[in-house]
Amino acid sequence: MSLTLASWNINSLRLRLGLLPRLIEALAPDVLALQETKVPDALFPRLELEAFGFTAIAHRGMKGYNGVATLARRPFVVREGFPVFGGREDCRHLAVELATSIGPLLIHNFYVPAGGDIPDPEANPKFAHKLAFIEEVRAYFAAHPPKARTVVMGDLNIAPLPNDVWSHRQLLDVVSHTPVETEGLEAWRATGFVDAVRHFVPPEVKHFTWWSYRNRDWKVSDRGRRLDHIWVTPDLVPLLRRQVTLKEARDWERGSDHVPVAVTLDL
DNA sequence: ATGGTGGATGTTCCA
Repeated sequence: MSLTLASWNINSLRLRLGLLPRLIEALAPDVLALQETKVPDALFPRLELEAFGFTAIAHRGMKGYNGVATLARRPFVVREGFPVFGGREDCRHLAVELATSIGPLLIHNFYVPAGGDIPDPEANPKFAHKLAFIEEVRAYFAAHPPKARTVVMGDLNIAPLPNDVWSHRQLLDVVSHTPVETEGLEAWRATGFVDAVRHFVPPEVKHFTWWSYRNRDWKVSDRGRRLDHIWVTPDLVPLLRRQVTLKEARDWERGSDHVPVAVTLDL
């Protein structure tokens, strides 16, 4: 028996509903965490997602921006009571608890603020908000260390390792790869998580999940970054069977600029 | 140094 967890920044759920069957065919996710759904809760396309086989659905959305949704083929309960990270309820976090053969699995779905263009919190409030968000999440997990059977996944909007970007040197002062961000993300992860994708892909190997729309030919220039992550608590590491980063999705017609990432656990 | 594209929105903001 296995459990596949997938994460995708879908960049508008309603616009890309028609791509989900391709994701499902390729990855067969038992749990799918979506970010940038860009749909208010009242307009959430629940029936369409149920038709794709997701019987458990939770979402936190707003008009035009942000938004997260977690879908599963088996029942879960939404876990409430977490802080509003970043001091603003702009629909960037959702936690659910899924019953599995090894016990309840707590699954966090995060959409970390992108942070704007200027990597200076004094000059750029969006960057300051991103840093504050990361620090608040780190402090929360430091004060409430993740117990066993916990997963963090989502668009964390930071590429932590040198080979998580196309050019470490050239991106050191580009938002998503500045030292203050990569150190902040590492401090969050170090509260009790293992990078499940890098468990399979050695750090010497370049590995990306996002390629900007602003390139004529994303595949030729290959100026990617690894912004999307799946982390697990150490007790789950022996159960990790594989990871799939669905690079082909970047070529889907009218696709997202992010591609889905998945890991499979042997349960 | 600059601008490049895409989505939601509404005559611009965000990524």
